[in-house]
Amino acid sequence: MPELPEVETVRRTLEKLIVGQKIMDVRMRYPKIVQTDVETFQKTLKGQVIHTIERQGKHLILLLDHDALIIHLRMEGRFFYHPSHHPLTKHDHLVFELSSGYNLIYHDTRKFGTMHLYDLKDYKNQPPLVHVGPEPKDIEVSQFISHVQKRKTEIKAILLDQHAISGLGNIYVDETLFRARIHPTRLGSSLSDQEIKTIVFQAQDVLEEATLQGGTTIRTFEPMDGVHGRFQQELAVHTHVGKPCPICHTPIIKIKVKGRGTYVCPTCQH
DNA sequence: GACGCTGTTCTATT
DNA sequence: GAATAGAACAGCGT
Repeated sequence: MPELPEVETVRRTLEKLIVGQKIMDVRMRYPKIVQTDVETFQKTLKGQVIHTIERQGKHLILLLDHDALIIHLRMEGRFFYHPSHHPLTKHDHLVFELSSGYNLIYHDTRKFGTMHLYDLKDYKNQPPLVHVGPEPKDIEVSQFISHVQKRKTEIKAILLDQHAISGLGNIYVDETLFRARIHPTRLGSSLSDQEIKTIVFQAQDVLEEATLQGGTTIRTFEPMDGVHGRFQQELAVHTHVGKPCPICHTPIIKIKVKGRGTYVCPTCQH
């Protein structure tokens, strides 16, 4: 659910709240979120100051004195920022006690989120970041064209794969392909240079617009406590089954592509 | 109560 | 290697 625009919204919110603060302690109620040795994680974080918050694709990166904390929210991960006496709830899994007296709480209903901790010197060369490709705005288009044309799998699957292009998830792939008028089941090898260029351009556009709107709030996701995305008002096809296509008014249909719910206009997309 | 579906990524298998 | 299926997990609707 959190794709690039949602993660960027979280990044901006966190930046205002926690940059400059020291991590006094870390409490782990569900340690499996942490992919690094649990004791090392706790010891290493304690006492470090949070200097900068970056983002790469859908990953958040907290840059500390000596280390980088890489966070992936997966589907339902989110942060709360509460005074230390605020009671914890069922799915509050990690608590970062900060120097302001507030706690940064990692909350994740489905426990799919991950955190990795690496030395500042080499976090970019380690999983999970080592395999994350450039975002649509930074992509080398000619390289991307040859990558796509080599692959005999659906374009939707290629766009969801974070290796060659990063930041897109189920929502924004559907919106990108609708704007590009390309059917999600088209094989990479069947697409022309121009069609792939259009896809990249539309992806840049849709991500930029969505980021400006604070992301998309559907199902249970909200970027942070009390912060709601507004982009769901702009969705053309995603979740719009049965509603008229904004271009031709044909009802939007829902199909399955590689097991993923996929929304298309059967008239506009070829 | 059982089952399918939800979205993202990693791992194992072909 | 490329493509695919399955697993990690909780909750909601049927």
